[in-house]
Amino acid sequence: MAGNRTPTGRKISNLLGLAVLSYLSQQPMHPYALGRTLREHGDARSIKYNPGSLYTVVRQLAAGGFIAEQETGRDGLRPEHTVYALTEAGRAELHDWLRTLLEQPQHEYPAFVGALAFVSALPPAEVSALLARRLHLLARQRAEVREVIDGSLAAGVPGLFLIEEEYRLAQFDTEHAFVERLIERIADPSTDWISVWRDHQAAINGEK
Amino acid sequence: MAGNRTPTGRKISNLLGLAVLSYLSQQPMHPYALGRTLREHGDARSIKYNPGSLYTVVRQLAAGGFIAEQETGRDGLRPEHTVYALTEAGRAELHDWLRTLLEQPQHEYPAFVGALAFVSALPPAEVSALLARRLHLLARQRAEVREVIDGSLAAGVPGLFLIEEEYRLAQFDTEHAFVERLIERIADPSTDWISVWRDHQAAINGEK
DNA sequence: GGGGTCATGTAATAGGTTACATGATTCT
DNA sequence: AGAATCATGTAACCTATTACATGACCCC
Repeated sequence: MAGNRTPTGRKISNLLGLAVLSYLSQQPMHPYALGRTLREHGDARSIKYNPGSLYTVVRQLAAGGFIAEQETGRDGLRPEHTVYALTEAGRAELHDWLRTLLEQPQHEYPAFVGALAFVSALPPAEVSALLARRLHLLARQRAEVREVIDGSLAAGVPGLFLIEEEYRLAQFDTEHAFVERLIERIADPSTDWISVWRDHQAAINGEK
Repeated sequence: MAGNRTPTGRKISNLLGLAVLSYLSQQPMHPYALGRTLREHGDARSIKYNPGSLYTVVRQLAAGGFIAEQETGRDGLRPEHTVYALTEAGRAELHDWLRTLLEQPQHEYPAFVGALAFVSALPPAEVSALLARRLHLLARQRAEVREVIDGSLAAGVPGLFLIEEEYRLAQFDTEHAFVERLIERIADPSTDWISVWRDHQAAINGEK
């Protein structure tokens, strides 16, 4: 009962920990190598990577008994490093964590949603212009993801390891279509938006 | 030059600050009232609300000169409270912040994306089962959002203030379709997934 | 007139990010 | 042989979350 769970919700919350458990399930490694793998393997596009956080997470995982110090090694005259290995508890945790993440949608708070909630603080014409510019940037990012996928496939990476990128692609498309439609609706006089918007702007700027 | 920007990137980063600036652009308020508004107005579905964080953010905004202590009031014999008002700098910050958020897509890290990146750590049959269950949960959440929208419209809230919820709806639909398709692809023998998956599982569990 | 919930906020703690440090290789 | 970059990690700081505190109001 003295906990393999952090006070906050479920166990360790930083998803970097999931990556660490997964890599260690294949072979023992030291933290720096974990970070390199994360970058080279492209998983840093899916999980926020930050060297300092990695060491924090490794310490947390070790404290929880999910990974264990295996040996202290050294390559050439490079600094010494501590190699960690997955424990049985760690393997169980990896599986349990993944199960939860795959099964249960999490309520999250993307920045764009927060911005949309307060969009009426800006005048409609300006919002339309900003959104139009967003469309371009979205298209560019989408193209980058596309390139990552195609490049990886060409380099022989199996599609199984590119599912996240395809998911991102789908999301980009949806957002693009939504924003396009939103721009239209802002201009559409058959919605009541324009008048509501004007009133709201008056409430903000008018009285003073 | 001594900063209206936090060390970390751009200004204040917690989106709760955006909500505070927006509310204060309509009228001065004290922190507790800000929190109540956030909940009642439903914006807590778009921006993560936590009472402790609210006070932190208010302090940050005050330190940045974006809001200013206006008076200290009291309702009945309830505890005293400090009323804050938006400053001119605060109004500018609100607009600038919103512009950035609307124009520039942010790279974010949803939990599901992280999970997808490591999905091959579980056996395919289990993944399919988990994803099937996810479909149900997604449908339920989608229905809840739908109800929020319909209920609000029926209560007279203009559509302009429900854009975030519609965006969420679109995202739910995309994710649902993607997961459905993903389940099919896992079962589809014409992809190379099954064999790749088996090899990967062997690499994880086999040698030991 | 006592028990719950609301109003208002503070303090302690844990988590995450930035900045820095040091020596080894590699490149030109 | 000097500059740049890689390898490896530590430490300080900032942010955010949880937990707690205190007194009103309200209800029966």
